[in-house]
Amino acid sequence: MEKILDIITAKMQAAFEAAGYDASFGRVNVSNRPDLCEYQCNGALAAAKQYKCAPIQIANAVVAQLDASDYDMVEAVMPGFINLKLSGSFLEKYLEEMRTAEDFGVAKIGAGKTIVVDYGGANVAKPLHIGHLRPAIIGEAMKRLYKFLGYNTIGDVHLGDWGLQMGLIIAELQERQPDLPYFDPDFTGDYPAESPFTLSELEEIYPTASGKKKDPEFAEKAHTATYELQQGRRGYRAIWDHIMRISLADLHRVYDALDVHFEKWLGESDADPYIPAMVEDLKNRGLAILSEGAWVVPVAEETDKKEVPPMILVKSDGSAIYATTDLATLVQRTQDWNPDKVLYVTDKRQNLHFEQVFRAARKSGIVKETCELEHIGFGTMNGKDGKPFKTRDGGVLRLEQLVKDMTDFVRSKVVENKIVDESEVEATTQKIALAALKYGDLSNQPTKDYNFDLERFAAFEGNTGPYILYTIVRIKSIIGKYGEYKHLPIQAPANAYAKDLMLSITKFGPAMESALKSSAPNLICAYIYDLAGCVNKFYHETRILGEENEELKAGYIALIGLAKDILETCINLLGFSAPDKM
RNA sequence: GCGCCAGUAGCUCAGCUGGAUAGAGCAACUGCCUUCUAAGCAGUAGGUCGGGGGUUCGAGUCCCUCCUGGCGUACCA
Repeated sequence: MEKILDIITAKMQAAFEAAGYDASFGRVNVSNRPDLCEYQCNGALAAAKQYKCAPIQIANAVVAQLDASDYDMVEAVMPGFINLKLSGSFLEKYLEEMRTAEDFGVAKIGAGKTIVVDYGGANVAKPLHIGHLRPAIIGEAMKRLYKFLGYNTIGDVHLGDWGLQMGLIIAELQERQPDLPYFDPDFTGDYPAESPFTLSELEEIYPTASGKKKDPEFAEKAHTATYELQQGRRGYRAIWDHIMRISLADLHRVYDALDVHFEKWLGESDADPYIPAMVEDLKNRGLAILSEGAWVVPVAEETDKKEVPPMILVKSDGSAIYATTDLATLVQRTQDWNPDKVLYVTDKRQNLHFEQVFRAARKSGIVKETCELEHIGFGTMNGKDGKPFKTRDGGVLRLEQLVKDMTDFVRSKVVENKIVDESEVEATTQKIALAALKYGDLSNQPTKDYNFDLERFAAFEGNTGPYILYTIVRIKSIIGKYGEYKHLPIQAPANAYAKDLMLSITKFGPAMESALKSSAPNLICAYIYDLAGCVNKFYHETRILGEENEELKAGYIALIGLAKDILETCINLLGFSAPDKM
């Protein structure tokens, strides 16, 4: 559907032209003075300079050219603002069209395009920790948003499953259980189907091995093991398979609990086969050069304000580095999916790394020319005190533990509240906790650091996930008593609160679009907070079920029903859902 | 050193290509439940928008400069 701003801007531009001024001044904005008007045009102020006359003269002349029947109010105000209020019938028609259109008439700007969203950043053999929260939920929200706006979306977790960490585990395992067949080079039989270690053992093995990196003898073993694994040594590959199977099951479990789902579970190991040919090609074409013993791809550009170091392709010891893997992954993605865009969701500290990879990918033609590459670099999540998030003993908090802390906190409030039956406490708690966690994070600008404050996020008042859920639940409760509402047509606003609510509803599409364009899920949060506020005000001021005029009541139900459907669509994009009661 | 990001109410943050009186939430105080869930609504109080210059009819927003903090700056990811 065409956006309201575009509709009235077009009319305003025509009016400027009819009055003898340049159409470009006719841009209309949402009012910043809602007490005075709903929409405003400030073009007369800007035009005054060019036409050397008083802005109010221009504004008056333009207003005279507008079709007043579209509006409840059109006026030129000193020093030269043009203020507008939409007519109720216009809103009624517009909302009715939204209600009956697919996905509320949102513009499918991604139709026919494919986007790969690279998010999650999980490492095999290491439990997810607090640092994995943001990439998971921001990435998931962005992916859902892209999908909603028509893109074919492929979410890829891009596992860290191939580096030195694997060699470390193998080396450590060999020290502990040297008699296992995996370490016998002459073993030709089938390796055991059962893993020689459990998940919790694995989670202990890795940090232990990592701590021994300083021991040169052990480090040498680990490097050798890494190399031999990558060369395909049978026994090591079998161990790797065990690690993968055990880790993936656990990762699935934790991500599922967060309602985060990947279409692809590929990892660095899947990019590995593409590396030799890619490196060879870059060398042959002279794009990679030898510098200080390493093969690098120079990516500095003349317009750079800063010094951009070359992308390291092959280290001086001959091995690959993460830039190599990321570049090779682009080879794989282009070959398999031919994406129009690849979006990376990682910590902002990797800005320079991705800038280098993107430039190298462009320079070498690894991605097609029209393929857009974007990195959403999100800020750090700190503790309540603004310092890095640590457990009491100074360790890194597990993601699972964070979710559990939030869930426990919410559960106690749900129990205290007593609205839901005992049998529903757990399901309701899960939904509220997830909403609190995700909304608390996503309502911040992704690029900024923020402080995680469990109590603030789970607070049942203010700009929080639970507030949004509560708003939805209230509407559900009314509709539950009323009955079917999907067929009811929208009516013209019955009062000022209804009109504000309707105006907020019309901003749905534009809000989603700008959230996508600026890679800012926080704009979805800002939008639903506004919408929920409008719903609650309307709810407070209007007796809905008690309304005696059945026709009018049906109109109320249609309106709050539409609001509810939009709210639920939005929270689904953010990655959580509302219970029926709370 | 160079580069990027940030500095707005006591706290956490909005502020959309410059526009009217800088907005929310929390915390504080005050009202509103015999009516659809008070996890709500309404109100009071709280600001030299880090400092200083400049451009403009008009600057939180653009330019310059300084201060403070975070991060990055070729073989970790």
